[in-house]
Amino acid sequence: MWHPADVANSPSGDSVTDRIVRVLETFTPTRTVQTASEVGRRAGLPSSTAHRVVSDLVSAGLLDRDGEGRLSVGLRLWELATRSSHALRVRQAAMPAMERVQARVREHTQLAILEQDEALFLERLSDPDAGANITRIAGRLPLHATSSGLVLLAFADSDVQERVLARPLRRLTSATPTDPATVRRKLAEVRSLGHAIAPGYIEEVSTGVAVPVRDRISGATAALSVVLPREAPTALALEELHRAAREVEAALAGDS
Amino acid sequence: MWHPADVANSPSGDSVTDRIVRVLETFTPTRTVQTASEVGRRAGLPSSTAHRVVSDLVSAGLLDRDGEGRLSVGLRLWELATRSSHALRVRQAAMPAMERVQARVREHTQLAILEQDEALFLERLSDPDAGANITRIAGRLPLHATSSGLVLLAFADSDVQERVLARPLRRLTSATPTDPATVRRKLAEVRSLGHAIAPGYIEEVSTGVAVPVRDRISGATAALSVVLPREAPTALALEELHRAAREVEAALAGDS
DNA sequence: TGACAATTCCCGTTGAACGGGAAGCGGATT
DNA sequence: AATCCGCTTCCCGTTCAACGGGAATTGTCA
Repeated sequence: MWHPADVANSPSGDSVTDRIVRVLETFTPTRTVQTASEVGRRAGLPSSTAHRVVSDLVSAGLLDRDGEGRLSVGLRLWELATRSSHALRVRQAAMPAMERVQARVREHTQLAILEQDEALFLERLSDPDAGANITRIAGRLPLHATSSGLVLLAFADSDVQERVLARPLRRLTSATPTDPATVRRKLAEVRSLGHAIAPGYIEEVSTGVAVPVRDRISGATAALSVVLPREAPTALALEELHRAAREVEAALAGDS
Repeated sequence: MWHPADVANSPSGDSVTDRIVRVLETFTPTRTVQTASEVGRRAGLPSSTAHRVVSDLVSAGLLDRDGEGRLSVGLRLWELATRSSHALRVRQAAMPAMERVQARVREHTQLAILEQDEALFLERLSDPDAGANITRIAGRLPLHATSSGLVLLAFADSDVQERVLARPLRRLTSATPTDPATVRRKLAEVRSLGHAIAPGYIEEVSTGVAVPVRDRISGATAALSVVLPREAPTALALEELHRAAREVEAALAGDS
């Protein structure tokens, strides 16, 4: 039998594999291109080692090197990950429903899942005329500060809830709830209403509304959300989201 | 002692990095979940080695192990790749335009780039009511047999064109052009018209239409395409695609 | 119960990875 | 043109992590 509890958390373990991940992690959304020396410096590797490792990764296709010798994460990596990752089936199943929501509520429509006690955003459709939005695809946000996160947390296992509430709750705006008791009340409300509304929790000027995509058990496999201007009415978005969630549930039940 | 006869297939170039890629490659869209032994067999690794490597990859987050010990490609890999890959900026820039096309032409709207002499599809929006379509996100198709591919090839460097045309051209349907001369004529036509139409090249029942997203130089950074039923009129789709392509070009020129 | 496959553990061997150092290569500054 | 500086490549002796055979363990199916 497999116990998920014993996920070995080795703090200083460095194998070749770990180093590869560390190198890949030096590439961030804002810094997608750099030199091998830069990578080495950031990953804490001696120069000659960094160059060797980087050149290995390039020849394996995990990094790309452009004409000027600049590095970026390789497309092959994206291919491998996108072809096969389990969670992306959810994304596939949700896309048509998200497009419909986005066509009716021309703001930001998002799909998130619970990943390591954070909300991980799998997809986002944005109207060009809608306001800015810090959510990024493949980006993460804290559970207590987003409508998606609240939905995911409300229907998550109680040990996840306890773990999240035990940690300090980061304040992103003046409206972000940072008191565990407040969040607990909010979660109960989400469970009874079936959706979450987060006015100004991440950005003062916007309100997030989210609904769960439920599975057969008690949990939520994902959260669908819309980000609106702070004072906009939420009724239409909620209606569309609920319908979309049911569509996604049906689509997920459809395939094995 | 070492008996080479025992080892069925031992690829020569093997560093740790190469092996990791080989292991990841054993996961395909149709086979996203398997056991460590299965992976080892497919990657040509001894059982004990396979188990160790797999367990390393799991603890690094590149593979995920579910409750039953089944393996799949890890979400962390997707995160790393999606946050940073250079080519995905194109996808980001193209999404709003693709959504608009999809809203008007309710079929399949796709985005592809030229990657290692094949068309690599970065994104696909599909209407639930539209027919099936073999194109998959992160999937590849031959350049000569798809409208996207023809567009990409028509505006590619001539050495790419020669390389592709020198190889045998795979026949996917009875309509697929497999004669280099025919394809050459087709490419010239694409260049003069500014778009490609591929009736029944990949599937008998459908027609692909594609336009290039041009860059400052002579090439095409990407191709936008729509897949329609074989006999459907293509005028609307082409009009929308051309408009969308101009939008994407503007968006790409907008950011650095 | 026995056969088979997946997995885990052990352990001696070895060669691949390591990283210091030096040298080559531009580009910028003086 | 001389010098500095940072990125990169090559060389090479050292070492330890990866390797993989083998045996033991567990789970599964017939």
